Amino acid sequence: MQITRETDYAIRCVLYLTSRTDRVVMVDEISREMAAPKSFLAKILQKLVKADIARSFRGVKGGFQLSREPRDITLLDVIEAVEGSIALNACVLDRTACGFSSTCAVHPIWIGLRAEFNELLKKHNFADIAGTKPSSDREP
Amino acid sequence: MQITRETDYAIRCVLYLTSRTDRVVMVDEISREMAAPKSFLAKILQKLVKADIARSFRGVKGGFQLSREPRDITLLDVIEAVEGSIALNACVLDRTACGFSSTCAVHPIWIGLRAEFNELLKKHNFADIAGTKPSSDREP
DNA sequence: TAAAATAGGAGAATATATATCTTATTTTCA
DNA sequence: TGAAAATAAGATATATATTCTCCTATTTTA
Repeated sequence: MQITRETDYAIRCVLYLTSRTDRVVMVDEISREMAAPKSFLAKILQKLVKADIARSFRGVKGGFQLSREPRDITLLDVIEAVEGSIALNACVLDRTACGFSSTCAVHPIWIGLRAEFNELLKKHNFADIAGTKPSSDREP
Repeated sequence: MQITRETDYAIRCVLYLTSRTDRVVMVDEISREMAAPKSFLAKILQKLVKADIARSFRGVKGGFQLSREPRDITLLDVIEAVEGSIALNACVLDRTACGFSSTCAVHPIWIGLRAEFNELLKKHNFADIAGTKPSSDREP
């Protein structure tokens, strides 16, 4: 029921790139700034590239850069780039995952929840997130 | 990003008990009907008892029964009974989980999403779910 | 008091998440 | 043109969490 640490790194990574759109940034720098293991982050960045969220440049002076406007990158985009399509229950993405699904009363609920949840995630883009003031929320 | 199989069993288990509120049901029967391993299910039922979703009776003629009206048991109740408080990111439940949270622009988003998501789950109670017609949805 | 059920702890087996390492490829620039 | 600096990609190791089983204790019925 949680995003993985990989996804968390990916989000912070996109957040960092959002703050550095003026130039190309090396994995090493993101790794340092976002406290994420370099080679793991490199893998994650490859997924972001495949999802057309970032673009990469090889060789000396290489690195990464967002390939879209922060405003056009949503939380859902980044989560799906890393984890693939998301759903609360495997049967939503693959009916063969559960022999019951054709008669299961919960199945349609999962379908509906997935749609609603995806909508929630789509509402948050990285321009907005980067503009958010550091939290003054107190709980927990 | 998914509920665990344990949670899935728990939900199907409550769904089965919802259809048999007139009597006490043995683990063996639920296990058979819901295709869940018996001893695993026994553990899950203990969690449901602790959460005051089911009550148990020991000894010959023992078994389980819902301890509340199906209408008063929500999806959120069952998920939390099994998984504990849920949140998309560990930092929402435990700020020490991430050194960044006090300055992190994503943190408040997680907090908000958690609240919205919990609301979605609260909307579904087991009287409604049990009343749902078997899905005629076609995807996937 | 024997049989049938749940309670609870410990632990084994399996799967997934989290990294790391190595080699290949690309690009820059002296 | 070749050395250095960067990403790309595959293989593999390590850690953690999930899933499931087993054993013993306790409770209840007849």
